[in-house]
Amino acid sequence: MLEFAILGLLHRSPMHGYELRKQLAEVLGGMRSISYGSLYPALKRMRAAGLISTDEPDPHALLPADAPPLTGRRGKVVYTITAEGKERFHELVGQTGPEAYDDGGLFGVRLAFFRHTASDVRLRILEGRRRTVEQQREGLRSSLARTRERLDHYTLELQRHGLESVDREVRWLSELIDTERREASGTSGAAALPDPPDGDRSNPA
Amino acid sequence: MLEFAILGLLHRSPMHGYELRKQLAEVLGGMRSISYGSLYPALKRMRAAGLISTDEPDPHALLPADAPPLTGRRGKVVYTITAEGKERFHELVGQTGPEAYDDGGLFGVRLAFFRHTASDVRLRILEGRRRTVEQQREGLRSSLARTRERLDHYTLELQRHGLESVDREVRWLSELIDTERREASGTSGAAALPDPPDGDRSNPA
DNA sequence: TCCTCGATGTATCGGGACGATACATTGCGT
DNA sequence: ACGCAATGTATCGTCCCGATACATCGAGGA
Repeated sequence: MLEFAILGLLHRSPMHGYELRKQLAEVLGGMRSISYGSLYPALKRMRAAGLISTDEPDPHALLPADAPPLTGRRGKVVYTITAEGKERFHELVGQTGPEAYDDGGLFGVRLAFFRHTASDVRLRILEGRRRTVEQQREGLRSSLARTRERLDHYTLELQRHGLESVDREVRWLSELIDTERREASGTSGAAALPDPPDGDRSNPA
Repeated sequence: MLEFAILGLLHRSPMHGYELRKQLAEVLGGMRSISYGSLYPALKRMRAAGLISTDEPDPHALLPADAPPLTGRRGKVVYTITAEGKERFHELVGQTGPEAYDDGGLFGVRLAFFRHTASDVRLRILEGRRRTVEQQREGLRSSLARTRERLDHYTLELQRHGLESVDREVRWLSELIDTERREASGTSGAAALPDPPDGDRSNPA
């Protein structure tokens, strides 16, 4: 998830880790932040994988037994996406399997970078997400119906509030889907007919 | 957080790990589950700390070099809260510091076991939570106002939906607070006057 | 009768994410 | 001139999650 987000942000322009974190927090809706304890290890992994590169060749290399007053000497590091990273990003952007929408966190990131995503892929992801959330809603509904009278006031309120939130999310997704369908039929018309006979519902891995 | 939840559930009756997980998922609102990868290590920690006990003395002890056909021989384990565990639970229940409401997960658990919590403590936690979520909302609002025209359709929708969710949570909390205040003034009247001059807003650790 | 399937049940492993923390530099107000 | 807030890089310990393996048992159909 972090990998996707970082690639998406660096796709626009190179950045410091610090700036990356701020933009990340903003793009993620502000409520879900990201800590340095996740960010820097992720950057390290991605650098090792060749997806991004740094201007500073290596912050911790080549200092045999130099001047002791050189205690920290921390240099600023600018991260840049590589050609391989861009390739990886566009590969990830094309994914439409359950992993793209089952996890709410990843789904949020996908949504934040939807302008890099083809319209038919967008539609598949939105519909997948709606299916997932609808299933959550049904589980919640039946659970609530089963245990309604055994619950005290606060537990009941918690369940009720949760159910309402999920319900609102389904409606929100439905609006997004409607808009997407309208836009798609207006522009290309091939990828998204208003109502194809059924569609397969399979996930192309 | 898990510790609190486990103590709260075992407070009612002893249980298997499996049952514990189911009840946990139900009490947490259904949408946030809990995995065995967290549950069993937590149980192990709490057992080591003397907060809970098992009927099986030790699943992995005393088998010198017995019969080889005894390959797995996994026994069922029932977990029971100890006197020390109950003590710890009631100590945790009394906590009103920021840790009780800053993290949404812990707050949810606290709410689920509110019937073990005194009315004035409930009120402090609910108000603390509302303050936290209100701050989130303000951050979100200003962020949205600052970046509104730079955002594409989907990013904008994401922010809007997030803001609405937070807004609904604030209103929900306000209703809970109102109800709690009404109830409190009807029963004891000492812990929660309808509107004290200001209250201190400090957190008693 | 046997056999599979789903529920019940215990447990570990690797990978990550988080909060706290430390350290270093820059710029701005006063 | 000084200090304080923002910028900036990085690690550590702790915890949690998804996946996985293993094991038992009841009910239902071949």
